[in-house]
Amino acid sequence: MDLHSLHDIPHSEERFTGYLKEICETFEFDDAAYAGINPVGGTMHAIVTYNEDWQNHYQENGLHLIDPTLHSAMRSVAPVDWSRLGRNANFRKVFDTARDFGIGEFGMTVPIRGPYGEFGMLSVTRDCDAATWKKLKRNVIADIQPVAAHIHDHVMGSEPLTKFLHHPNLSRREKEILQWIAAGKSQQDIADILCISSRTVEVHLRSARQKLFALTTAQAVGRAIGMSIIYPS
Amino acid sequence: MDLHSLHDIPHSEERFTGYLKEICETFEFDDAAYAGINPVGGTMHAIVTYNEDWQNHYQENGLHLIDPTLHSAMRSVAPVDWSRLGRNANFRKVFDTARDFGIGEFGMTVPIRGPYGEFGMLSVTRDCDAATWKKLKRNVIADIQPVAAHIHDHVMGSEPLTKFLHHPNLSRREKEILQWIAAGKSQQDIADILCISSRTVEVHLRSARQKLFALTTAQAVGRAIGMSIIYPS
DNA sequence: TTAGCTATTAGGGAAATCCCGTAGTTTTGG
DNA sequence: CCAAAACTACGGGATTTCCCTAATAGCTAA
Repeated sequence: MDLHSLHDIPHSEERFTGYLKEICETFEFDDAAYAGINPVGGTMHAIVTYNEDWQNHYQENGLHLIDPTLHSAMRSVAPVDWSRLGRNANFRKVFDTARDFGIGEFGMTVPIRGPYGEFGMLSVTRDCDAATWKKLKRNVIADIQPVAAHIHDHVMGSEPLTKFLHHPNLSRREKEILQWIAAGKSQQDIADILCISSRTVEVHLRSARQKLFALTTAQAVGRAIGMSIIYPS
Repeated sequence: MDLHSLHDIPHSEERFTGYLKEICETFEFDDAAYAGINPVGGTMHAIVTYNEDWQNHYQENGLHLIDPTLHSAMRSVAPVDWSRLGRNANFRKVFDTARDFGIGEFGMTVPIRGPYGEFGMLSVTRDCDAATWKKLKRNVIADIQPVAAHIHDHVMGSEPLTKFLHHPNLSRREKEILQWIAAGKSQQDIADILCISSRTVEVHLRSARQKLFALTTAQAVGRAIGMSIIYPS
């Protein structure tokens, strides 16, 4: 996820806000926010319980570009506990202002990665002292990832395109050759490697493009990677 | 992850087996297995505590191709509880044989997805009755994902290439143009869209290829998608 | 002010890709 | 056994990509 994309994210989707509010009540958080992107459908989602003023401020000032909670989550497999982030200039810039809006600096952000490249982040926060946060964190740690996964599934599952996700039936040869293309080999290279004619390579690529509904081979590579049929290399 | 790839996975890496054994002791599992793939480095990993006979049987019979625990985990964000899988022909095929090797049909598989497209699965199993499994599952559910993430990080972090993972500094124009390439547009198309010369498009693509260390534009597309710089489209 | 980076543009031509169509052989699944 | 899919291969030629080389202008940070 490119953080620039977050600027274009649509306004909080109210139909899911209830879920986040329920989480806040259940786990005693003040606020929660979910941001998600589905590369296959090219869609983005946001759900936020924060008040309008903070939302506007955050967006207008492009705080997502420097927010260390987001940056860390993007590079992490596990949930990111804000209290473990360095209190550097960016952190201060975000959270000193947040305080004016009643938002504290204790929270956590849970990255969620799905099988088709979907990516989401669930952030939850509570304005409290360190000891309370430590206790709250321990109480919710068991549930936060399943909860995040649940929200993510719900949001992604609300997209028609995801439901339509049809796994194309590439032959083994087609996959193999497309993988070599992704590795930077030319058709002639691949022909030499596989001891076949370059015209045969061309035929397989054409077939693969058709099955992937791709106009070009580069597009086919991209789609196949997006569907985990082949891998970057 | 293409399940065919698992056939080529190297033998269990003994230097990490201790971790899995520790997990088995701590959480009272009989066996554990981790399989991971790092697309950027093109590497695969396996760590297994199962006995040699089952390992050989599993591999020789290509059971990974039909193992529903693997298939489900690949399509899931959350951990997959085996007891919730349908007892269909494939399940029976795997687990009726497993029983002969002392492996029960209660377990779970945790998918782990990293920020650079790394993917892993941690499977743990216990030969017991349903009630015991239900209790054990409840006991470990809080810790299983962090543990899986920990193992995954360790295995992936053991690769020199991962440490070298340098996020290339593509300019905005380079990203934009590469995204259009991934959308199937030709250089001339892109020039028309952006109201620039196709020779300019060509220059940006060359620069992008260089920054991504790619031999071809298709390879550059693949790598950029793998790094989430651009998206399939 | 200077250096580095980005964005823009072009010439000439070789190499590669792709289009469109065709066809034989082998393998696979019902 | 049979039909469909996969694998193999080709002709002819249009189109696109990419190589190599070169240059200017604007912006930003030191």
